Amino acid sequence: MTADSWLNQLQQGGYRLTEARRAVVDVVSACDHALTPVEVYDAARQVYPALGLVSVYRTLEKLDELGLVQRVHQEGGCNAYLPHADGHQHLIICEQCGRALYFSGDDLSGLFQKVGEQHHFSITGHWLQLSGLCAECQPE
Amino acid sequence: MTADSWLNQLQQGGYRLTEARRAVVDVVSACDHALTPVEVYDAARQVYPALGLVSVYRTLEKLDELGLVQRVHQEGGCNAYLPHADGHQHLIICEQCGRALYFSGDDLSGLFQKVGEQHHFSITGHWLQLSGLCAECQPE
DNA sequence: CGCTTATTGAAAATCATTTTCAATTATAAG
DNA sequence: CTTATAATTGAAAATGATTTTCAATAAGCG
Ligand SMILES: [Mn+2]
Ligand SMILES: [Mn+2]
Ligand SMILES: [Zn+2]
Ligand SMILES: [Zn+2]
Repeated sequence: MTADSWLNQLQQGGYRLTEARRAVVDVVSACDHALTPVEVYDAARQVYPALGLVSVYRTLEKLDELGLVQRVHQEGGCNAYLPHADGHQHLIICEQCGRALYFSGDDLSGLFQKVGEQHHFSITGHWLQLSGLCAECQPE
Repeated sequence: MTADSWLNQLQQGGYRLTEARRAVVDVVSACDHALTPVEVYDAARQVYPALGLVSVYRTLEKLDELGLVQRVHQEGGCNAYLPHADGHQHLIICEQCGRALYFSGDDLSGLFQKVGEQHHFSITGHWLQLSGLCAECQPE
C-alpha cells in the first residue's frame, strides 16, 4: 500500500510517525485529484478530528521534501498536491472533475532541443500538462 | 509601439487613460522577463513615484482581462506576468536570468490526441514550457 | 470650463501561510 | 514496563500578499 510506503519513508527520513501524519498521508497518497492544504485538512479530519491545519502544511512540506508529492499548477491555483509522478511523466487533468492521471512515453526532447537551438537556448527541462475530459465527463 | 497599442485597447475597453496605467503599461509591455506585481511597482515608480501598489494589481487585472498579459508559472512562484503570447505559442525561460521568449511551430496535437485516446481522455488543451540557459547565460 | 463618474492611493480588511510556544507524545534507553 | 529526551502537536499570534473600502482626485465629455 502506498500509504505504508510513505510512512516508512517518513520514518527513514528521520521523522516520527504520528496520528496527524498518518491522517494526511492516508488522504493524499490515495487521492486521484489534486488537493489543496485545506481540502486535505477537511478530508483528514474525518478520520482524525483533532488534526490542525498547521500540521497539514508541515506534513505536505516534508512529503514534498521526500519527493512523495508534487505541486500541481492550474488556472484556478497552484497550491494543490498530488502523489509524485513515477519517473519522467506528465499530467492529464480533467477540466470537469479534476481527475488527474500521469502518462509517459512522450519523446519530445529531440524536438525541444531543436526549438532551443533555433533560439540559442540550451534546453535543460520541460513542463508539459494536458487538459481535457475524462471518460466519465465526456458527453455520452 | 506596444505600449501605445495597449493603451488604445484599454481605452477601447472603456477604461480611462491615467498616469498610473501608463506607468504600468510602459513597464510590462516592454519587459522580456516575467515581473511580479511588486517588481512592476518598483520599476514603474521610477517614472511615476506617486503610483500605488494597488493600482498595479488593478491594472494587471485589466490587462489580463483584455488578453494583453498572461500569468507565468514557475518553480519559484506563479504570480509573475508577461506580455501575452501572440496566438498559439509556448514559453522558454532562462533559469539563470529569467529571460522569457515565445516559440511556435510545435505541432504536437497529433501526439497529444493519441496520448489522450490511450487514457480515454478527450484532450482540449495543453500547456508546455521549456527551461534552459539563454545565449548570454551559457558557459563560454 | 464645469459635470459626472471612473480612478486613485492610503488604510483597513481578508486570506493563505509561517512562526512562536507551551503541552503532548513518539521513540529509544534503562 | 518505566523514564528521559527531543520531536511534534494545535492554538494563537505574526507575517505577507492581495482585496476591499473610502474620501479625494482627475479623465473624458459636453
Ligand atoms: Mn517529457
Ligand atoms: Mn502547442
Ligand atoms: Zn472528469
Ligand atoms: Zn539567461
